[in-house]
Amino acid sequence: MIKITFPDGSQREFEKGTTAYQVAESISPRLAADSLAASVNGTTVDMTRPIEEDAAVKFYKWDDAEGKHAFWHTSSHLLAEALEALYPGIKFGIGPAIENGFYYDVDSPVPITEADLPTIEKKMQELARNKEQLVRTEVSKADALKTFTEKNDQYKVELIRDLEDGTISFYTNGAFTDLCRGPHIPNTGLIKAVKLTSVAGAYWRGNEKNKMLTRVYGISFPKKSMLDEYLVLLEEAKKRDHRKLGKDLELFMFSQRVGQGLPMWLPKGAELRDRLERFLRQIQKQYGYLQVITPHIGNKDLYVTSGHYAKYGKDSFQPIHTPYEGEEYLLKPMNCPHHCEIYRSKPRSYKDLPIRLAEFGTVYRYEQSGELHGLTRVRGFTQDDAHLFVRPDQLLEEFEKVIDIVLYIFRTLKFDQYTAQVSLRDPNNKEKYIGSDENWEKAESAIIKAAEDKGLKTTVVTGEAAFYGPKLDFMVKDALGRNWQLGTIQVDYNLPERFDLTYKGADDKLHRPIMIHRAPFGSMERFVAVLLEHTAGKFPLWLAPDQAVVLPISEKYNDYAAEVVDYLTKHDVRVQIDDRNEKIGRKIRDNELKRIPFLLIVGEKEQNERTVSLRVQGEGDKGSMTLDGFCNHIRELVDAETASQSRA
RNA sequence: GCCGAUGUAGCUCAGUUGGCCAGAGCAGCUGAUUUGUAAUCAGCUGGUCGGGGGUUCGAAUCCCUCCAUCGGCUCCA
Repeated sequence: MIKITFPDGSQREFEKGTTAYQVAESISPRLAADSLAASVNGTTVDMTRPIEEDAAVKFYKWDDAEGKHAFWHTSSHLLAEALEALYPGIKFGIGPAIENGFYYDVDSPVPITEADLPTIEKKMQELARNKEQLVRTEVSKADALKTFTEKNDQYKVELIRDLEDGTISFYTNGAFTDLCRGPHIPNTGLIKAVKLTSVAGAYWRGNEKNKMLTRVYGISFPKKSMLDEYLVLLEEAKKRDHRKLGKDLELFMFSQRVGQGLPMWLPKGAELRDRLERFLRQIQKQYGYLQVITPHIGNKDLYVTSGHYAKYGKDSFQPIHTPYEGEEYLLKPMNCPHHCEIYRSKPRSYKDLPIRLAEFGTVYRYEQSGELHGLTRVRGFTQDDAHLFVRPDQLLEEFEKVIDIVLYIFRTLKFDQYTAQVSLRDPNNKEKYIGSDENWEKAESAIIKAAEDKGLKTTVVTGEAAFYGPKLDFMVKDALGRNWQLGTIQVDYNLPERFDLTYKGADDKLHRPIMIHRAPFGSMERFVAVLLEHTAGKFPLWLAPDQAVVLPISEKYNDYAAEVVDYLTKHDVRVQIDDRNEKIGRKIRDNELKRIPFLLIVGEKEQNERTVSLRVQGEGDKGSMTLDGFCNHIRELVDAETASQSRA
């Protein structure tokens, strides 16, 4: 007999070799049916694996990440089975579960295109209906190699060569056998809905020197209705795509003639961006930041000094062809070296520190053409950058203050769900990083403590630090539950060293300041993109390029409408007029679609009473209001939206 | 950069197998209408069919090449 311990601490005895499925069944058939995988002593295994010793057991269902993972992993095997049936001679790379579904990399004798996906889907559904068991067999390395050499599947052979003998297992579903560690769900019949979403090229083992395989992406669910919900979500995401909204709302554009990856901000977008910049500038002023402005180009020597040139190579910089007497100039890919020079411009005392230099600095980076994407990956963008030069004893406090600014921004813009990632160096690989152990330890503990003090939900990842120092990155969840990486705060010991930055201490000796790089938005472009997708273009009132539009019922009331516009403009309301010769229904429709928060309808009644009839975007008619009443209303709403400013 | 797909009017899209001056809706312009809470009616304007080259009596349609966009891969200071 073996003793099984459950998550609630209770224990029961079972016969040795009992499977997790049987254990679940003994509790309730429902639990057994819903469980997709199990945790046995901390290892995730198949429900059908016999348990051979005393164990702590936990069951994973669809709602657990591990459950989904097993489900999608099995789905990828089902996909492979279907592909092998449809494309004889096809060779398989890897087929894992991913965050949202699964994929399989294949080397197919005939090309697979999007048009083939429905056929493959159908085949998968057909196979799933057979409720094929996922059968695990453990094999020796020699046998494994033999199997796949005979099958002529060179990718699997390559994978097996790297594996240790005694750890190798196969899984078989139907006619398909795959090299796989597992775990899997008990049978393919649980997969009730499958959708293959796309095909794409992917290098074998992620190395661009290798052959490019075809990657088939898909997602699957235990219920048909869940797939439908997912498809609705995809539709919604498509509607919120910032590239589409940016065009529809006339916020920004690209021009082939200007160049790819070089966004241009249209009047309404520029206004929005300007409002965001003013908002940040204001809070930074409260926190003692000093605004600076530096040029868009820099002498090559600047980047040689900073070390960026050596590290990233000349191909990563965008040169400009100005032969200023043989000197070489480069478009700036970051603002830090310029700011270091500003720091150096005069001797600094320990009493001067911290010095916080801020700039909305436009930088240019050579991004590969295939990598460009809307406003989120571009070749020219503006960072909401700042560099803090601090004494070691100020590091923690300054770091915490930067976190305050980031959280203040999230609060004001209603990013209610966010997490932070602490990136530390890999302690086994210290030579990859520069700076003394002492400094690293100080900086890492400062970041961890600051995050703790601020009550952040953090994950700690070792080995992800920049070579010059540890960092803290913020991820926000948008209204559709998608994660976006925004702000970043980084500690840097490298640049102060390279630029020989110093300050005179109380001891009359020269000391080295520490630098903090930070950009709460990340970049204006990326932030606006995320904000667009988060809000679906319905910006908060304080940010909306147009807050209201006046709609005269007919041309007879255009004069009164113009008066209203005049009055509201004088009272700081951003308001437009729609005096087209159209019926009121048409004007309402068009302006609703432009996502203008307030529609002010004026006709005979309003003109006589000196009022407006208020209609709220997405909500409908709210009745009439005096002009002052509306001004107060809008002011109250804006105050409420920005109330967190006073709390910051 | 690599694999695959796409590129027709300001926008969204038709135009299957090469064949009469390349179409529609919306937008724009002109006129009529003077409108009360999500599309009034009529007329008109607008296109080197992404660029270049080729095949052909004839190319938006077939071929080559370049560019851009989209989905991925790789990369991301």
